[in-house]
Amino acid sequence: MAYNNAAFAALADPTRRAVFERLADGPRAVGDLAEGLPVSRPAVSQHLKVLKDAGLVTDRAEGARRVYQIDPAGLGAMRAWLDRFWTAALDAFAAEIDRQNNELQPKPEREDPPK
Amino acid sequence: MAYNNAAFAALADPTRRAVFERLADGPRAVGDLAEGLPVSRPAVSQHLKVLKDAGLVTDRAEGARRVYQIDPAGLGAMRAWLDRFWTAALDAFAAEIDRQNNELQPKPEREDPPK
DNA sequence: CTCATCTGTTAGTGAGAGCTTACGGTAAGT
DNA sequence: ACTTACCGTAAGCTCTCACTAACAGATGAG
Repeated sequence: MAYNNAAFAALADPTRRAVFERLADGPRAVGDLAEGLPVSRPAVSQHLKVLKDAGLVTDRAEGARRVYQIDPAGLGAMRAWLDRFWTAALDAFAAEIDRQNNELQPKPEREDPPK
Repeated sequence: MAYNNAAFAALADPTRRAVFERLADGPRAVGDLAEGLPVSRPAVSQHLKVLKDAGLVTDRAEGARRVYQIDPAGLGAMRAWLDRFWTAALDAFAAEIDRQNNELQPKPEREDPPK
């Protein structure tokens, strides 16, 4: 349950979001990712470590280079959490609308007379 | 596009996540939320401000108290972004699998590597 | 009007995150 | 074996963020 924290924290940083979005097009190496980003290559490497610890990407050695790739499992877990939360929030929202409607309808109850 | 940044950054903090999850059950006041959380009431108030600026919650004055409530729109926008990103990542993932198969088995047209 | 309750805001502090530079290690090419 | 290319990690610095304490505003009850 708490592993979502790492995923959200990982995607919170704009630079890390940029790295992650670049990986959406396909697997890429570290230097390739750093090229075009306003940060140095070691910074990208650190960001990739965070993304990897969060379960959002996987890395594989391809010769001297190291290719990173999005892990659909981690992204799927995040999506599942958001979906579950989404339905709960919608239910609570609908219930609140009903509650307000019942409250606005003047019943034989004396608690909150409208000004 | 960049407003997602605020949403992700807002949900990155564990305390803010706790506040947000408590609001999933229904609208609540500030003091009610602070009760049971390991932080002071002003801290909760600040977190609610961040969540409000991120478009994740809405506030309404109810007498002297201030009731906060989850904004389905903000949560929906976040979900939409994640869904769009989800499909793109899946497509790239499948394409990568195909590419690897073709690379490992260049000569035969069979896409059935028994390995 | 006065007092109590509830809340938002500000100032200040301490911890943590992100960046760069420098270094060490591994793989391919000459 | 030497050189080049690519990458991860450690040290150091800066700066943002989350928290508490104290203050200011608004509402309801008496």
